[in-house]
Amino acid sequence: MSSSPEAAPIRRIAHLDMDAFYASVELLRYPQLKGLPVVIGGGRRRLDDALRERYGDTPLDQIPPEVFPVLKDYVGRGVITTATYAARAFGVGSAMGMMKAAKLCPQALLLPVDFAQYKHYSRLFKGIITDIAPVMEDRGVDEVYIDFTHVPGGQREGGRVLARLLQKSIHDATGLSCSIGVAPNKLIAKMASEFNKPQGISVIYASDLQAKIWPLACKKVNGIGPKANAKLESMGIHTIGELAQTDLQLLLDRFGQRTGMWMHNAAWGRDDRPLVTDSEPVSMSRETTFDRDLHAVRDKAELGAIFTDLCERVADDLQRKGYVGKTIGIKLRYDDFKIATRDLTIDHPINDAKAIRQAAGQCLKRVPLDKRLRLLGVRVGSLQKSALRQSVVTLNAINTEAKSDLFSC
DNA sequence: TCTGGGGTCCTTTTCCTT
DNA sequence: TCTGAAGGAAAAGGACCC
Repeated sequence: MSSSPEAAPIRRIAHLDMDAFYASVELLRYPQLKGLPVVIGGGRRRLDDALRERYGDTPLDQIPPEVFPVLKDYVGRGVITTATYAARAFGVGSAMGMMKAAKLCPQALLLPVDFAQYKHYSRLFKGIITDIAPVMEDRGVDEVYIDFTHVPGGQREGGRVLARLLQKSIHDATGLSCSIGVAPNKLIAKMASEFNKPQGISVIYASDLQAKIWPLACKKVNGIGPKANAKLESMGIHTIGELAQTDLQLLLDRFGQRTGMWMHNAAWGRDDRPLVTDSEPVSMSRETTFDRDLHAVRDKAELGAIFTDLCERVADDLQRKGYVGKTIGIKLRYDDFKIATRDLTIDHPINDAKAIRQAAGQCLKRVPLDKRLRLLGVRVGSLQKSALRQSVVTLNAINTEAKSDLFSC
């Protein structure tokens, strides 16, 4: 046996977050908009098509900014998905209603969301990461966790060297920038990646907890949202440090066994969750907010058409991705923003639009329809991979003889 | 002219069975 | 037969995230 074994590598987990991802991807396509206030959101029509109609074969990057649609001309109920830093300077930000944003910055250019494009760049940068560091957890279109622990060079300077390599490789290949936090676990890495945005790298060690994490607001913890934060504040707990010093029993009493214990551990920087490198979807859904609130009786035909369309779109998603599910559910949002959901578990998993429509129709019968509706959604859960045989199971699977529902014409 | 869409996970309630 | 306890599954709601 060797008398001087190598020190065991310490766990180093990185969180990588693309900087203003959607906006940056749009600026690759329309570089002439750089530095201008731009918001992304709403709109169902491809902007390229609209611009081509007017400008024919002119390359997209040469179309003058003044012909792009602007926020003050927007009509509808959408929200801002994201905004460039120039637009944020006017107070415009994600999840803000378009109308409010238009008041703050009427001249902001408005680009529709183009998911296909973002997914393309998402695959691109993730491929670059896994070529270098193969253990990666996908956390959505613009975010990943990466295990640096056993990657060559992953321990150097606590992970900073590898983080720099990833940043440079991604930028060279895509022109996009990202921020990376490296820490002993996912919880701290996630917080660290926000420290120096954009293009930041933050390396945190367990010994940095009190100096760098405890001064932060509780809501910086991934998992403490507006509700939990408000409750903590009402208890006089504002920072993660204060949370750490709070009597555990008090947290258990106020938040329940599980959440209380989780909060306590989070405040002490404890998180041993492994990276999840492959996962299956649990549910798929489609929902839509109407241009105007609809009434179950007066607007029955319109609602029926929307309902059918949602079922067809979910069915299409399931079939394309190869899944069937046996819990069929609906979601309604009333004009007062109250939400109601109903679901129904059937004997055999399905992915057929008609069968989904029928099961969802049964759910619809159990929900009050006296108020006007703002949103309607259809969900299929308890998913499993579809075998060919399962995918053709249709109406027979549903244990009901009902042939119509409230939205049927 | 406030407040999208697509998810996951957790807690509580309800219903059914033993 | 009635009552209650206990436990599991399904349903409903809610919080949170990107």
